[in-house]
Amino acid sequence: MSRASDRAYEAIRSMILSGELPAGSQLGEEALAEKCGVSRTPVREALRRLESDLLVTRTDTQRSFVADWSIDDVADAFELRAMLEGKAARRAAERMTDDALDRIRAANRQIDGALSKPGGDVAGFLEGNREFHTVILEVAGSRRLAALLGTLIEQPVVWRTAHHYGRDALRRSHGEHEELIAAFARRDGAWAEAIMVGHILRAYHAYADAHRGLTDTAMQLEAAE
Amino acid sequence: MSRASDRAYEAIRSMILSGELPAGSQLGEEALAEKCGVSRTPVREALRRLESDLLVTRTDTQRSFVADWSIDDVADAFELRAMLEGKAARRAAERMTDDALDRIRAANRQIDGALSKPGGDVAGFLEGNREFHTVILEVAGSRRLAALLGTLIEQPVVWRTAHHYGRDALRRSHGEHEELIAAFARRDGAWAEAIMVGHILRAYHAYADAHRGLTDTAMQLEAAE
DNA sequence: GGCAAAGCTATTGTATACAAATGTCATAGG
DNA sequence: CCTATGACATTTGTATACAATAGCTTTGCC
Repeated sequence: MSRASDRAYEAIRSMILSGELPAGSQLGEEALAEKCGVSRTPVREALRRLESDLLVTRTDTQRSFVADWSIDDVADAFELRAMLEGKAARRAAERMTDDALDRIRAANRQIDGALSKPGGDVAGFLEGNREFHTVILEVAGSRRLAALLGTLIEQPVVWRTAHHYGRDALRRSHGEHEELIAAFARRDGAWAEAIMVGHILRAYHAYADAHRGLTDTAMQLEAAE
Repeated sequence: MSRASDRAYEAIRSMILSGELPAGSQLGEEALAEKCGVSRTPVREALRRLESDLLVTRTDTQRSFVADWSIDDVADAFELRAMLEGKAARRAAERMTDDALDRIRAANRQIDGALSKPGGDVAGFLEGNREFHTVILEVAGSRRLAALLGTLIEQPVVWRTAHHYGRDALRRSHGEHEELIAAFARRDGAWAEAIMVGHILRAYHAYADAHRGLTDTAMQLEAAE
């Protein structure tokens, strides 16, 4: 992670996710290189990675821009993610070990702990959540499935979803995890898949509702001018 | 395609697919650069692309090797491909236009033509086959689905499958395409998905059978020494 | 005034040099 | 004989210079 190309990747990525670089902005290699304090070479590498993450698009003439995520794109991403994570959950249930089950339980305990804190520890929730899904993917034992999901899980929308969640929605998420654990403990692949698909799609609708709200607000603001 | 990095990508890729660079070979950037007649810079870029194609793996110390495809990896890839292409077929059926349907029919006519030639025009078959699946992916209208499948369809095993196919297997493939067309014409997503999944999985078993045959032969040769 | 072509600017692509990191081998010590 | 350590070779990472190309502006012609 201390390599210059990794730092450039993280820096550019966080600039996109934070909105500092809004959708549609052109990403000049030289400008980014200066911002990140590295030369163009690692920046180029970072841009290619971001492109394969679909956070960056390139025109036919090789110019890079921050990708524009329409609501349809988001729906598309969640739909695929539901399918792939559902598949991963099924495989994981069929191959579950006692050891991995313990790690999954520990991850969900961490989530519970984060939710019980006074302020509501969103970072702790996200970390536990990531561990939870990571272990499942590991147990599923498909390098390719992991690779495909890797391009879907860390996208801007997914990242922001937890911040749209209210506390009760996070609680419900924790409850669904408990159900998943029950399915894993019984090695019931079909059950695990069903719960996981529902889990992801509920997250999608939470995002879509919040997004609709934001859009409406923006429209009201425009109308008020 | 005339850019040096594209030439390097194609060159290295074909060296891997042809077996000139066997699985496990180390891929030194300098050596590849000389072979391809370009500098290390475009070779590095090509290697990253091949890595995301899973044709190349990198150790924790950043050294590149030709990826080793075990039979389990192959099964894994086909299983995922069946799921994703099945999904694509379902979406395509639900959104099918008359225009696209004509293109799909034309592609299958080309396949038919290739099969009717005396020698058995494998290249023509592959081209028609690619067009067939490409149009479906296009009509499915999911950039992300297309991106995910892109990393699965051009892999060594898939590429070689058609060469393992006998003439009758290719005929059967053509027949399944006809069934798919029928499902598309009726906009029946569930039917299209079912046929597509079967289509891909049959291709897998054709490959696996041929592979088993090859392995047995190799084992016999070893035993004969 | 509109359009086209030419030249200028901005941006990306490639090569090369050097720095950093990794792997290898030989040698010395236990 | 095995292991550890050091020097040396190999390989990858980064910076920079230069080349090629796309985009823009200006100017001249119709």
